[in-house]
Amino acid sequence: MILGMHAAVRSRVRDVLVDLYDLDSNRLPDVAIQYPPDRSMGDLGVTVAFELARVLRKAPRAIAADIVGALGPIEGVDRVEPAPNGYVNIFLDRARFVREALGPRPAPAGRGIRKAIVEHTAINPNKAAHVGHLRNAALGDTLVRLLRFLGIPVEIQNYIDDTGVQVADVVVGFRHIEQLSLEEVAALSERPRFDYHCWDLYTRVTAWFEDDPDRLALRARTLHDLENDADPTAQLGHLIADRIVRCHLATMDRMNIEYDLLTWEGDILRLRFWSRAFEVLQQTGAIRLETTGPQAGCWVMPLDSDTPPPVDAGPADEGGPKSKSKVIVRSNGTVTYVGKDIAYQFWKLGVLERDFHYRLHGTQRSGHALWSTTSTTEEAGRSQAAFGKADAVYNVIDTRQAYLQQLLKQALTAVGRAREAERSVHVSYEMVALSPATARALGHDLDPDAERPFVEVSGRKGLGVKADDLLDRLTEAARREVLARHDDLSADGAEAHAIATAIATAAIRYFMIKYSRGKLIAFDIDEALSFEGESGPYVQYAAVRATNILRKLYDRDGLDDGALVAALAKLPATPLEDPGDGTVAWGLLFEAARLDEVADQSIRALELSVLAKYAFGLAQMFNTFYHRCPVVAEEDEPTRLWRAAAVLYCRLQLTRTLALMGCEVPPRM
RNA sequence: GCGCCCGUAGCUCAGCAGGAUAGAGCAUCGGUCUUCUAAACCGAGGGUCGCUGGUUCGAGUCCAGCCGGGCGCGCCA
Repeated sequence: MILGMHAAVRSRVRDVLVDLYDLDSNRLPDVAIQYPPDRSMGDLGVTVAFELARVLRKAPRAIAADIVGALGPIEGVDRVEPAPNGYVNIFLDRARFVREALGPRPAPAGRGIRKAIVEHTAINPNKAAHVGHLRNAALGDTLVRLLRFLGIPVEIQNYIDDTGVQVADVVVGFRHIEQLSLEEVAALSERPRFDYHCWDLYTRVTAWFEDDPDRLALRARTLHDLENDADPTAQLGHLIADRIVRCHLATMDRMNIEYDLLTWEGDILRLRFWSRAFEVLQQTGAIRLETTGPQAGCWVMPLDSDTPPPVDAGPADEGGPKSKSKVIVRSNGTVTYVGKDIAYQFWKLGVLERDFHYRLHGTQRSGHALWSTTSTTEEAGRSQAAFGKADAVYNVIDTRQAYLQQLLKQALTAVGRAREAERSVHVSYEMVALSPATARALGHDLDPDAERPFVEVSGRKGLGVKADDLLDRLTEAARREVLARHDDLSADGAEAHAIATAIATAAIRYFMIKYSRGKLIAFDIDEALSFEGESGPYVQYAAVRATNILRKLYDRDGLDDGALVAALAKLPATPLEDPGDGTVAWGLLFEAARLDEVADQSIRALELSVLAKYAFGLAQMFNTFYHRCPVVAEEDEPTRLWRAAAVLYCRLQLTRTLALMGCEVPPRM
C-alpha cells in the first residue's frame, strides 16, 4: 500500500527539481523517502534538499521551501511542509488513505522473473530432523511465501541425497549391528518414529566404526552398492530413504511447510545428468584435463583469481602465486560432489538439455500435489507442471556451503551463462548450535575449561534437539496455557489441540526467522518455549484481540466488516486528525500499510528477520492502541468507527504478515 | 595464509540502498485486571555502537587498517 505513495511522491519531486533548478533528469540524486520519527511531524519525509545543497550552493532549508512551493497537489497527499532544518515533510490525506487500504490489494508487479526455484530443507534421509533443519525450512518457506506475495511464481524443491555416506551408514547399521533383513526393516519402518530409531542407530554406527576402523570398508562397499539398483543394498537404501523422507515431510507439515518436487540424487546419477554437464563444461573449456602435478589425470575447473600467474614465470614455487583449481572428475574417472551439484544447478536453470521423469508422490494437507523425480518411464506419471527451467534459483543452505555455492556460479559463468550465474542465489545463514544449558539438559558433558557460548549440533554424535520433540513440547506448553484461559475447552478436545498447534508453529517459526541470517543461534530450549515478549504468539495474540473487538461490535451493533467499510465512506475525518488519540489510531493504520514495503525490503536484502521484526512492531503498536483507545465503549460514533477501521485493517495486515511466515491466527487463545 | 560472517545495554538481538533524540525482548525494581482476554500495558535504572583513521553538511550505518571470535578453503559428501 505505502509503496504506491512513495512512487507518487518521488516522481513528483523529481519533476519539480528538473523544473526548478534546470537539472538533468538523468543526474538527479536519488529521492529517498523515509519516515519522520513522529507522525505529528509528517507521514513521509524527503531529504533531497540536503543532497542538493552542495551542488546548488544553497541552504537545505531554502531548497526545501522551494520544493514545497512548487510541488502542487499530489494525489493522496493532504499537505506538504518544509521543516526548518531542510526536510520536506508530507502529510497524507488520512481518510482517503484508510478507505483505499481497506479496498482490494492491487496485483503485485512480479519484477520480471517468470519462475523462480527455491530449494530448501534437503535433510539427509537417514535420521530425524533437528532444530538446525527447522531454521533452514522456516527460512526457505518464508522466502517462498514472500516471493509469491510479490507476484513471482515459485517452484519449491526438496533435494534428497539418498546415495550418500549418511544413508550408507544406517544401511550398515541395520545389516551388521542390528542384523535385520529387508523385510524386518520394512516392518520396523511402519512403526511410529522410525526416524528416531535411525537417529540412535546412526550414532551407534559411528561409535562402531570408531571401535574398529577396519569396518569402514563396509561403508565403502555399501556406498558403491547403493548406486547399483539391482543390488539388495540399494533396495534397503531406498526403503530407508523413502520412509525417512516421509517422516521429514510429516514434521514439516507440522510447520505448515509443503513442497512441489522431491529431487533424488539417485535419479541424477541414473539419468546420467553428469555426463551431459561434462559435455557442456568440456566444450566450453570450463574444465581441463590435468596432465602433470598432483592433480594429474583429473578434470579440474580453474578457480577465479584476480592475477593469473604469468605464463613464463617458471614453475610455481613457494613465493609465486599458485593457480588453484578444483577437481571435478577424479583420476579414477568418478565425479565429485561438486560435479553432481553443477549438473543439478544446470538442470534447474534449463541449461542442461536433459530432464527427469516424474511421478506423483502424494497429496499434501492443503490438497496440493507433491511430485517426485524418477528415472524410469514405466512408473512415471503425467506431470501437469513442467519442472526446472527457472530463470532464478534460490538455494537455501547454511553458510558452511558458501564455497561450494560459489563454485556453482563460477561454473555457470565459465560455460558462458553469466546471467544464470547472477541469478543463482545462495541464501546462506549461520548454523543453529545449542546453548550450554540445553546441551547439558540433553545429557552432553561439557568441558568445564572450554567456556564456549555454544555447542555445535552433531548428527553423528546424536547431539541435537529433534524437531518433533521440540514441536511436542511447544504444543503441550501452548495447550496448558490455552486450557488455563478457557474453561469451556476440554483438555483433549480438537479445538484445544488446533489452537495449541497454531501457537506452537508460530512460536518456532518466528523464533527461526527473527535472527538475521548471519547470526549463529545458540538454541536455548527455555527461550524457545517462551510465548511472551518478542515471539510468534505475541503477534497472534494481538490479532486475536482485534478479532474480539470486531466480534463485540457485531454482537452489539450488528456492524460487520462490510458495514464498517461502507460507513467510512461518508464519515468526517476529524477524529483521525486529532493530535492525541487520533495520532495513535492513524499511526497504527499507517504502520499497517507498510507491509508491501517490508516484503520488498526482505527480498531485496534476503533478510527475512525484517519481516519478523515488522510483525512484532506492528503487534506492539496495536497493543499500545488497545490500551489507550477503547473501541466498543467509545461513545462518539465517528471516533469509534475510525478506531474500528484501524482494528480491522491492522488485523488484516497482521494476518497477512503471519501468513507470510507460515503462521495462522487462531480464533481465540 | 586466503575467503566469508560476527562484534551495539548485564544477557539475546534490531537498527546498515547515510538523515531528525541509538531501540526491543529477557533479566532487575515499581505500578495496572468488577473494563474490547494481564500471552498484555505503563514507568525506572542500564550504551565510549570492538579500536584507529578517512569520506560527508551529517557515520552505529560507507571506505581502509588493526583487534577479538566463528566458519570455510580435500581426488569427503
